[in-house]
Amino acid sequence: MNAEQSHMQQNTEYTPADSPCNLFHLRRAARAVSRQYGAVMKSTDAQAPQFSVLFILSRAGALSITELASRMGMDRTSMSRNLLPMQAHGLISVGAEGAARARDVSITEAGRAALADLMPMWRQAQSEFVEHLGEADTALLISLLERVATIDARRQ
Amino acid sequence: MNAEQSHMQQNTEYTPADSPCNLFHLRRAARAVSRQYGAVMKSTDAQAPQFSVLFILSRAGALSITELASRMGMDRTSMSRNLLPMQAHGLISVGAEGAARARDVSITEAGRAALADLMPMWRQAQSEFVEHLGEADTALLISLLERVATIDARRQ
DNA sequence: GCATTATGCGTGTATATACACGATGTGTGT
DNA sequence: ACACACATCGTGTATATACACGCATAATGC
Repeated sequence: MNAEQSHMQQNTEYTPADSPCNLFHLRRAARAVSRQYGAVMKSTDAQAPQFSVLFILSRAGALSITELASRMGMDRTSMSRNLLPMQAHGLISVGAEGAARARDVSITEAGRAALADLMPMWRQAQSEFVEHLGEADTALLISLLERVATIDARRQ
Repeated sequence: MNAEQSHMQQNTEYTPADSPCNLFHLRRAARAVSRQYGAVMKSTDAQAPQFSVLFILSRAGALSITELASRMGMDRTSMSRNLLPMQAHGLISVGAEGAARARDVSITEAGRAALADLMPMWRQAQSEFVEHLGEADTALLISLLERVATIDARRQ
């Protein structure tokens, strides 16, 4: 089950990191694309989840923290923590506990403005991605990732 | 470019999060699979990157921090930080600066033992993943992710 | 009415990730 | 020898992510 580990390797001429681990490939790709989007959308403080939160809230209106976390396939407590800097920056408002101890999260005017500023950069990042992978393969990848995301349907 | 946001939504009966953002899908899937692998491999403290580091070091021998980060498609400073808990737990040893200020990272005996303990759990997690997505689609996904990871080839 | 269950949240703790900036060591050209 | 480029690393700061645990409120059963 091996054959080439014995005598030497030295040539650091691009190791394609042939890891057999599916998680490794997922996380590595997520890191790479996070850097790519971050480089394009670097005007604001944060990038990845904050954009999605603003985007979702701008369309859905007020949501509870749990519902927001569920829509993003994220642990509830992670979402809670992610909302803190956004709240500090005035992008969202987290109401006091309302019915059933639920705290409604909603986008502020500043949040809408920030989202409007981010949109062109986001489109640029999206374009770069599609140029890199191709339209058909991008669609294929997304459909696979949607199925992958349901592997954790039990939790959350 | 919209049609269904006006009057109400209420039914929280599983929103498939039809985000148009490629990064969103990548990160969401990575989160879900991270949780899945983490649930299976929860015996040790950390999961995702530590396993990969141990796996790579066990096959490649000693590597510099920069080389290790490059093989994992990760920022060098992130790798530095990730190595700290592993070093504290005795899984790896980070030698003092050698030639050209490079610090050699190598796996310890305890690290090899931890890796050996992790392997069966990792195989279990891999099996669950392949069962969920299917063998053909798993291979297809991985090949796509390998191409995606090169979007950031300039940096690192 | 009261115990039980279900739902929604926060905190403590730990790891993961990256950028900006600076420090140090190594070689190379003149 | 010296200046300058280059490679390697660490730190400060900020965000992202999850699990274990506990608390409070709402709904339900008797």
